[in-house]
Amino acid sequence: MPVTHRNAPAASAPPVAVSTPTARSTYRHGDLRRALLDAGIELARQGGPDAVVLREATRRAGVAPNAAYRHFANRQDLLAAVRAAAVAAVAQSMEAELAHMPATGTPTEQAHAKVRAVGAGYMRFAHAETGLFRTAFGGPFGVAQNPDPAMGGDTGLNPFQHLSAALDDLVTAGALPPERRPGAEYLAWSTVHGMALLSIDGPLRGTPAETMERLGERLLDMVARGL
Amino acid sequence: MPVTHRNAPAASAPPVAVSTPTARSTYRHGDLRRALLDAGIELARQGGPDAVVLREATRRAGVAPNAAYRHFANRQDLLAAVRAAAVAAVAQSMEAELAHMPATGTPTEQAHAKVRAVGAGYMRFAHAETGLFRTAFGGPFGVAQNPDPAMGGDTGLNPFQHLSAALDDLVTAGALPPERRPGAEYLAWSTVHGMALLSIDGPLRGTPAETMERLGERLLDMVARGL
DNA sequence: TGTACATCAGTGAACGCGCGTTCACTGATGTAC
DNA sequence: TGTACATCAGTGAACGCGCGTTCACTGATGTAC
Repeated sequence: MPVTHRNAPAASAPPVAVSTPTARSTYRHGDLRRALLDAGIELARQGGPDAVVLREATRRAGVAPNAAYRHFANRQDLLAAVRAAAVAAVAQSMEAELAHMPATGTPTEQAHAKVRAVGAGYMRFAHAETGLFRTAFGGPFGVAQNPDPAMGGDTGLNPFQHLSAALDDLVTAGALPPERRPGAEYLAWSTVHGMALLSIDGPLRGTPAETMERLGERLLDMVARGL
Repeated sequence: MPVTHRNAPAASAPPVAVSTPTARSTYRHGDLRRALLDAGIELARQGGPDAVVLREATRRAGVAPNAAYRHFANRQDLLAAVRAAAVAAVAQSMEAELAHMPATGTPTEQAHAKVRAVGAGYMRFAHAETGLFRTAFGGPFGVAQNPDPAMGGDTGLNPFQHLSAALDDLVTAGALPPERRPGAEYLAWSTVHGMALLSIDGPLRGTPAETMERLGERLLDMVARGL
């Protein structure tokens, strides 16, 4: 996502009487692309992907509706950028869990802890940031084969890559037979993805965070045992 | 879903020259509610819940847009009826699997087979009837506490009740410790729900049915082992 | 058996809504000379 | 250092779209007498 930051000086006072009704002091916006993207992310946070509406984003940026077309080809293009940001946020949530992992224990314990951290990061994010999660993974989405850096967290890995790495560790530690490794991502992901969605849209909606926490623990126990 | 079937005779020819442009021969429709519901189900089948559009349903029924308001309070009301039908269809898919279960084996084997049949019915339906599945379980949905008969299959049980019954059998057969029974629905459901959605919306989209079949088997193995 | 009448299912026209998108434009900015 | 100019980010107005929904209506149907 190469954004050309312009950083126009906001100090320059307009030479003539201000006739525009916007709060902006400069004619140019400065970084409208960023502003539209931020507005889009906020809309997604509150209402999911369908709430990412071009006109509303421009309204929030204090700009005419068609100004968006200088920075995004169309609504889909804006939504794609918002989605990339949401996926990156999921990756960051995983990384936050990984950072709190105890550094002690056998390699097997470490590997299991890593898988659990990845799963917990996924589910916690879904429960805490419903709208963004639905934007990232609630509708049609794929897995970037050529990893899109925009979807990575601070480590540059996207959520799928974090999961893959954790499962690889499980094999290395001898806790998962290599012949069962292929496709294991989809088994683990299914499990955690299902609970995430059930806690958003389904019968688990409105379940308090601590109850979800315990249920998530049990789910991850089940995966560890069953893989 | 108490529908008053009217079954108006279609034979009666109009006494005066036909002035209406519709293909209908009678002024009254006969069973417009059913026709709108069927149209809604077809729309859902093809495009999911968002495709259930009042005006389109009336168009397909050959009727003025506002005629729908004689039978449904509003769009939401129609959608709710379509959703109930979709949930019932999921239940029927489970029942089809249950019907093909081998009747041999120990009680434990039987109980495991039952859980697997329920899960397989869920996932097969999701893969085969994407639009209907998304209508039933792809958006906000709850579990009817007072079971809504409209959501049941031929046995009257809804999908959740089928799952619960299967897990109860597991306990009875001694294959699941009673203390782990509470909440087990949500663990099992999450797993299967996640794979269903991944195969519709996610990275598993477009995966051929037989590959999904094998992946589903592995998933159900994992659940059986992990529960 | 025939007739008057109440019911109410469907009609026809219209509404306001907010959306995405296109058009021709304007005027601030940075650059070449 | 000053000036002319090309660039292109944002403006203002407008479009067509299809939607859900409301209004006053009409006329086929079944029923009471």
